[in-house]
Amino acid sequence: MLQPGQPKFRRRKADRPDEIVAAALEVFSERGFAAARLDDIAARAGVSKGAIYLYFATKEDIFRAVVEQAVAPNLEGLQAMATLAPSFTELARFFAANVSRTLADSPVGGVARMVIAEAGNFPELARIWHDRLVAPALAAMTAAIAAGQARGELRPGDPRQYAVSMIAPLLLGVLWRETFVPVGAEPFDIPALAEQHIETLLRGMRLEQTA
Amino acid sequence: MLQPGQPKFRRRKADRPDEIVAAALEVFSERGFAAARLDDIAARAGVSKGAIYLYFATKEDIFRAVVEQAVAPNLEGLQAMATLAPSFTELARFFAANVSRTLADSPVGGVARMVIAEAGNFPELARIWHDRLVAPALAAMTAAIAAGQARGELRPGDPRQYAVSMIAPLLLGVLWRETFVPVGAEPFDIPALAEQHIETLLRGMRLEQTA
Amino acid sequence: MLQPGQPKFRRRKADRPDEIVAAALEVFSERGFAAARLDDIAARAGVSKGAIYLYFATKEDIFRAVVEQAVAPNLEGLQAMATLAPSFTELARFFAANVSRTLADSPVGGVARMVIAEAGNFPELARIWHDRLVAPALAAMTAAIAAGQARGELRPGDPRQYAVSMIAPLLLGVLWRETFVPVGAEPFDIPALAEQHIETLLRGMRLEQTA
Amino acid sequence: MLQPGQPKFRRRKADRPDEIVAAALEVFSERGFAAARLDDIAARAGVSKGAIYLYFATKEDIFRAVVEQAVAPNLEGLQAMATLAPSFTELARFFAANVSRTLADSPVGGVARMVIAEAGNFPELARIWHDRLVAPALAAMTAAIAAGQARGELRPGDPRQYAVSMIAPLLLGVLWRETFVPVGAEPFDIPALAEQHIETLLRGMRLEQTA
DNA sequence: AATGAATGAGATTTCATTCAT
DNA sequence: GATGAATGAAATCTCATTCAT
Repeated sequence: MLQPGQPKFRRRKADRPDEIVAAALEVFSERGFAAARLDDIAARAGVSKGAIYLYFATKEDIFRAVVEQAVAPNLEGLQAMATLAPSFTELARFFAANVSRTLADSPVGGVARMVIAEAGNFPELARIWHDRLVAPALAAMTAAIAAGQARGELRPGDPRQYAVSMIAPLLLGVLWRETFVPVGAEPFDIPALAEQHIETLLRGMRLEQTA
Repeated sequence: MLQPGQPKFRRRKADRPDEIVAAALEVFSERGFAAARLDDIAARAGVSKGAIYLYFATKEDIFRAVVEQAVAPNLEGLQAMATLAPSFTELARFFAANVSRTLADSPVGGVARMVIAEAGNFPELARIWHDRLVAPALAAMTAAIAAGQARGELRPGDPRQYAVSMIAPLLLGVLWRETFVPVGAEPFDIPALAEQHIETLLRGMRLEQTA
Repeated sequence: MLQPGQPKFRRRKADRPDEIVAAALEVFSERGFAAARLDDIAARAGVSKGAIYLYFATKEDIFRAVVEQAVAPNLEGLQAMATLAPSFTELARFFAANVSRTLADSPVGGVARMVIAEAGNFPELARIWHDRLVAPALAAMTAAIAAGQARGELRPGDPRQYAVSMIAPLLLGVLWRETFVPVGAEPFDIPALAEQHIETLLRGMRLEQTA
Repeated sequence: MLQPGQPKFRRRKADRPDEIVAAALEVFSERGFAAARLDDIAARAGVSKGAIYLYFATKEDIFRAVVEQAVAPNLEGLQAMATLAPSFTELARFFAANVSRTLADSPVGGVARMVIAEAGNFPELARIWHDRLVAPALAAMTAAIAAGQARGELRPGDPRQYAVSMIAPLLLGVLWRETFVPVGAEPFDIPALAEQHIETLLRGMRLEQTA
């Protein structure tokens, strides 16, 4: 399709939607849905405002694409975690090491903030995030905990609540970074936080003290 | 609601600002700042749109009042917690029981969601929340943990990270209620979650296993 | 009517309309009709906004009262000028001395500016000013000039145009004061301007050079 | 006016600002700044209200553009007058003939009325008019008169006041047309008025009676 | 396919006027 | 009579969306 005489740097049409979504992620992330302006998204994507409408029917559609697109990459880590599971201890340590790194580096924190912010206006997006990412992750963790309990590795107790206990500090770390660090708050070292948290929690969850 | 014979005006200067702030809390909480319409706030407060401008100069001012007003009542619980502190174990259990109840019942969760959502557009509000509520709470908890470590009650480790470990599930519970429960997610029993979490964490944090 | 026990400084009801008109003159004069706020007029008159509506039905009515009220006092000087008239030279000098002083000291300049400004929106006020003040004044001056011509005192020429020649610098002086002096322009000494102007014009209008 | 088959949009970026300023001149001229409605300006310019904001940030900006734009064309006549100046008599006659015609035909009268009307609300515009148009014109005339006096052509006296004597009837004629003619007043033939006025004044200003 | 000028519905804000007190 | 809180009809301004080019 690409003519030989064409400039090398001409962007391919196929890339446009992704570029727009990437630009939109930035702008939505900074301003929120309603305060984000199509002009800004267009400018940041390096296209005209009209061009956006060649790929997306409405501003809401762009938002949907941004949120949905942030779901996919995180599912893989989830799968990985679910398959491997010799002991809960190992799973928890894998979680602390790998998930915390992913969270710290990916834009998922910004998207999570957007989902939280716009849940009232876009319930279907909250539902997508819940059904496709959050609930499965929580369910996988819950199942692993229940298995650990059945196996006699872990103390009794509500496994879903244990799952929340494990995950929550990571969420807090990410939201902290998005919300308070920009106004001068001391940031958290998310991987370090995750490691200390998980080790402490493991001590509290396991039946025998065999660290 | 309005009886036919009722007067068109009511004169209630003293009550109006609070009524407007209460109505605004609801609407901002549901829609976010930008998507909230003055019409809705006015209607929910039972006043005309113009009346709002007798008490607040701009929409932003209303938002500020809502967010700032939600800081104050939570400070008291904080003070209570800081004064009593015979052992960290007791403090943690008091925290699990009382703070979780407050969070579960007050609108602070909705406001927290707004602060997270609008931190980019209203950094000064994020700063107020951080400086007046979140940072002091975190600092108080951190200090109590450090004291417990000095006393030989608690294991070594970064006390600020321990504080996050303690608080995070409460935040998650509140955001979960605001974000995912409305779209059908299973809610959490926040007090129960808090209790199990704190007991587990205490087991992992204390040096001797004297529950 | 006045009870002995009442405070001495209680303003009499009869004065209220005049006080309102006086305050309105100031505010209209500074801002123009549309930009003047009833709140400001009320505050400057020392009454409540509602009280204004006890005396005037609408904002326009206040404006009308202001403009009409400024017509009356100037009519007297006009009468005086018309009755005395031994020679045009004397009339012109009387005019230069007295009218210029009146113009310089009274608020008529501000009202003139308002009439000019709002003629499009209040044609009936322009008509009132024209019919009751400006046209009679111009007609009186025109008649005096025509008489001077008939008497052989003055050169031939359109007497109405001569009348404009005489009056115009006074108007310019007043508008200059209202318009440009507040932004830093050098003011004019209106009486001095009037005197030099009238003397020069007289030299040009009279048939014999008998100053 | 709009033919049914015509396209809804026209793309005329280059022409739009001038069309809008021209329409705004009419509307501001008729109603004054505050009473002019953006709707009217848009309708008269044949564009939508929104289109105005592609070219001007606020209503005040449109007003500024109107007022400033009316300064430029008049400066040329001023230059012409200043350069030629063999004798004051000739300059005065040139002034009477040419300036009066310009004033009578251009919209400068309406703009002058606006400047007078809104000086209180837009002091910077009054300043622009003063500094860029009125003061230079007055200074040029004053200088020419002083030169005539130095040359022995003209009588002594304050040359700035003489300048006002010369100019004032033109201003009055223009304001008369804008203010009182619409409500039925007899108009003035401005060029004729100017001619008679200048000739009379010249007779009174010159030292020797060599008409 | 791409542009960006233009639209128009809708939002915030103002303020003359009303009316319970 | 007097007050000033409250109303509600505008007015300005914004911006997602359209469409001639």
